[in-house]
Amino acid sequence: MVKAAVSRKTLREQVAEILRKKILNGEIKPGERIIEADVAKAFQISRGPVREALRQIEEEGLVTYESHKGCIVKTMSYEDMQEAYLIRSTLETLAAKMCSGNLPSDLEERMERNLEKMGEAAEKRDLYQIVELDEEFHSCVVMSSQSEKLYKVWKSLESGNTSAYFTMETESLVPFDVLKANHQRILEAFRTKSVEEICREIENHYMIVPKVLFEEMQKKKNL
Amino acid sequence: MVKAAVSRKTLREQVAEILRKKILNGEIKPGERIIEADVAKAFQISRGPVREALRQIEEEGLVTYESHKGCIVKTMSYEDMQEAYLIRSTLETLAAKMCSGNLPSDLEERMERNLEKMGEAAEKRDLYQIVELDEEFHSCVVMSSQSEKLYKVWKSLESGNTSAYFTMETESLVPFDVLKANHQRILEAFRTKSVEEICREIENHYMIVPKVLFEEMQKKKNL
DNA sequence: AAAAAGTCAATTGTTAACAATCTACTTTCG
DNA sequence: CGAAAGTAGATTGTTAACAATTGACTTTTT
Repeated sequence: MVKAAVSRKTLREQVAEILRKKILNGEIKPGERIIEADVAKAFQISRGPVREALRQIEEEGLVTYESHKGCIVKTMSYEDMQEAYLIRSTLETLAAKMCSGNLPSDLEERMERNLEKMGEAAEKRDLYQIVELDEEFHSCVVMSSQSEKLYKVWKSLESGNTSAYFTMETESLVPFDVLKANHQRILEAFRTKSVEEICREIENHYMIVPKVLFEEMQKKKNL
Repeated sequence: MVKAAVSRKTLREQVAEILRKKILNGEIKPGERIIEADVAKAFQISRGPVREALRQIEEEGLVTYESHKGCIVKTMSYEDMQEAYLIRSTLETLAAKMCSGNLPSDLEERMERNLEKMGEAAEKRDLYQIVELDEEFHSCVVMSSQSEKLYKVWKSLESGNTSAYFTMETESLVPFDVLKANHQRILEAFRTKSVEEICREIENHYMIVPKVLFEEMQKKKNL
């Protein structure tokens, strides 16, 4: 059979990538079931690669398999999010310490551009983009450490459905302005302040975001 | 075909478990190649489950796949180990903070017994057991947080071949007495001291171990 | 009518064959 | 003799069929 000349990646990788995106994106909702055969049919491939892809994103923490029962997208509670944020906060402050507050210039530029894009996305109310930009910004913070390991660990937590929680469980809009202002303060701290100051900003950020989000949830409930 | 009546677990799980053990154990050495067909033949099963198992322990960080090339056991440098230890140290101190230094009594008992066993294993010079006990002790520290997420993150790093490094790369004996004495200090801190004191003990531990290990390596080289 | 047992469809778990790709070796050509 | 090109074997990537397990539905039994 003739294969598309473009695909350098293996089917497993492609499927994993797409499914991951769909879950983080919210197209496939938490609690929803994913059936191997259906996915295989949709992509016009066999079940093998689909199975492997699902198994991979299971390890990443996005879905769970129960033996002989199948595969469902993980749900995440408010408490789960707080827990994840506490760990992320710790890892990101560790990154700041590891680089002694010296942000590589390429990362600084990326963060700068990121903030601009965040402004644009906020105007358009493009929720998906916001989530992506948020992830990019924080990944820059982590990568300041230059540690592959730290990045991998951090990332494994990120996939733990934090973004999906934003977009799905609450369906409430992320308070863009708070987000952007916080990020700005973090970048500024990296530029001009001490390591301790940077850490304080990061910790502060991860205290405020869930709090604001909680308020949003309450507001929504009282409608 | 008639299957062994014992196995409640899926083949993938069984194979993953065995291979993981063999790698951490040192039976399969870092840098060594693992060929799906060989493993399948050895277990008298087809390549499918073997493949899935390998893919899983790849995600865990024990091996790497290169597309169409195959699967090799990850190697770890001294610097890698230091990096891993720094992160582990941070995560374990976070655990101590999360439980405010209040160690659940079942964990305290496990740690107590762990120390006893460590003494026995040290006498027998049972390297493999030492590695296992070391892992158990630290997992108790992490679990004091009662956080599934934290445990999972920590564990993902643990599998990153730290133990294998102990047993394989250096092939030098872990300084048992230092290890046990350190663990004892940590447990003691949990029992009687403040959170800050516990954190200090943990951090201290993760400073000393690589240092001592480095000295062992030097000694070995100069033989 | 309620509980137990049995059937059936759906879905995951496993297998074995086939296709694509890589590595190393051999051959060819300058 | 050395470099480029081709070839063969080994190994991973993919497929499609088959087996085992589960859960819901139906039937039987009391």
